Amino acid sequence: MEIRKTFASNLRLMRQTKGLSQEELAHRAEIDRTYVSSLERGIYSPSIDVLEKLASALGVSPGELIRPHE
Amino acid sequence: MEIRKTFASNLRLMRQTKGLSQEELAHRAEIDRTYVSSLERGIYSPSIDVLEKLASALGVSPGELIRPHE
DNA sequence: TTGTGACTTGTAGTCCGTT
DNA sequence: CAACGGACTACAAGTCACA
Repeated sequence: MEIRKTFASNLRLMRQTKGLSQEELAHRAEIDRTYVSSLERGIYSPSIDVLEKLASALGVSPGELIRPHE
Repeated sequence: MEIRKTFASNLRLMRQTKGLSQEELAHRAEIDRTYVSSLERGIYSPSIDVLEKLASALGVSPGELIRPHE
């Protein structure tokens, strides 16, 4: 599985687990709402700067977001 | 410490530990040598696609490359 | 062997909206 | 609330010559 897809599904799963909407997460991470949507669909490969913003908004480490969680 | 700098120093350290030149690493990861040089100097925030290419060329997980190694 | 500048191209990332 | 479109700007990605 390519890292972009792994990241995409981790992002969606962790966001939902925290009970956040895409918009709330986007606001916390200070990135665009539509971009979060695109990331969860695997359309883009984010930079590690964005990866870190999302990770901290979710309260996890950046590594957690790109690691295969079986 | 920002993730970009953490990545930059990890990249250089791990490359040197493996005894590879920037050129050899670039070749293995199928990216440009001067781009590797830029990454080690923290000029760019790589996408997770590039992160993965470099990680696999170094034989480590992507997470290892962005984790603070005190 | 690595750093750097100048440059071009492609994709990341934003902002407006509608379904 | 989320998917998706177009139009745009910002920056990563890649190339080359040269110190």
